[in-house]
Amino acid sequence: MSREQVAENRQKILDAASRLFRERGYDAVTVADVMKAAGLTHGGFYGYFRSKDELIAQTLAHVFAQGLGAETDLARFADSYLSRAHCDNLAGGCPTAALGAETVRQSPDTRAVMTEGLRKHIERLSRGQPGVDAEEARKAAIGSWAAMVGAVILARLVDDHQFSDEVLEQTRAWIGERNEVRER
Amino acid sequence: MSREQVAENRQKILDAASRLFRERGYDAVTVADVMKAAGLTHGGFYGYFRSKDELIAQTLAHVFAQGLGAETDLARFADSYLSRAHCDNLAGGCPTAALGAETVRQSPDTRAVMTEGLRKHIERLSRGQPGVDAEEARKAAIGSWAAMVGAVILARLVDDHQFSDEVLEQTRAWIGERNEVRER
DNA sequence: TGTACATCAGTGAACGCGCGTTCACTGATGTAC
DNA sequence: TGTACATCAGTGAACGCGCGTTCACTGATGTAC
Repeated sequence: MSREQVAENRQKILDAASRLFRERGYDAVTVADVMKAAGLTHGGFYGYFRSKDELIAQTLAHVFAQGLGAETDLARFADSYLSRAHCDNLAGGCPTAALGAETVRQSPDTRAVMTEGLRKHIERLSRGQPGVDAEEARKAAIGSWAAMVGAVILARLVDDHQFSDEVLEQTRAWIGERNEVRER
Repeated sequence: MSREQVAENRQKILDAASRLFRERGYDAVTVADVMKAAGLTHGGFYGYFRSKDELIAQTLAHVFAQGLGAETDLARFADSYLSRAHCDNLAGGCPTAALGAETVRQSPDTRAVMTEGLRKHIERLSRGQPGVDAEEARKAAIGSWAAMVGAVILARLVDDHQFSDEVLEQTRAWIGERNEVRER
């Protein structure tokens, strides 16, 4: 059991946790579920983390560190974010859409990680708008991002596929037109 | 113990549940918590509901039946929705912002109630835009609503008050300007 | 009007179960001689 | 090169606890005579 294998197992635990938490929420996932998905037994968990709370915070940090893909252009990012593929991919999709609402009730550490993730993301989206002044770009980044997160949450909870598609498509169109206005 | 008192206790249970679920989420609230908040003991619960799942579905229906206030004008609704007061009022605020993301993982009945609530709400917001044609109004209703829900979720999870205010204010401005464009 | 009984909303002890966490142990590896 | 020992990641039984749910019981009310 080398040092590298330990580090590798740690990554396996974080990968498994990041998928399970996004898919089922923090409360519905047990420590044993995570360890089993990582190919280990539950007893070993506390050799890696002090508590389930710590796992939650570190898992979020792990997901944010990986990033949501390399797309930086706001318009193109919105198109892929508001796709059916992303909407259907709860476990592998955006952690904010999957877990943001539950994060209000989590530990200060967890909220701090999410806040930092959001801050970085807004900054990146602000830069992803060629030829727009900084103040306007930040407003558009925040407004567009709020609409994206909200739309994916709504499209996911809806039990009618057609209505779900409409929410995604209309929001995509609405954001696109909103941000095009400046360019005319 | 008259028939009216039973109906009254039922309302008390639903009122208590609606606040607790919004505040803590579905999983973290126990049947005993709800009954205690309603002034009863946990054993009596199953005289009112078949299961916790049924309580969840009926509580959501109860909240949607009460409505989110009488405001029908989209612009004014957005202003009050994106206020600090609403953001700070988790337990008494919008059920979609508080519970929407968790609802994907709930029973078919619960999702159906939320879907119906969303449908009605979109229709109401579509009508709340004087002098805009129907297709355009629906698009603005969906896009604006997605942005509102997303913004309140983001503003709530952020642990920095200033950043939280910025999210609310910028989203308010962004939605307002977006929808004003048509009127020029 | 007064008494006996049926009804049934609400009580609280108890159930099986699964959770987060602990801990004595195992067994493969690295080190010392 | 071979043997004895220390290390420590991982195991799985066990812990206390609180959950959703059940159930025998209570006691206030409405009805029958």
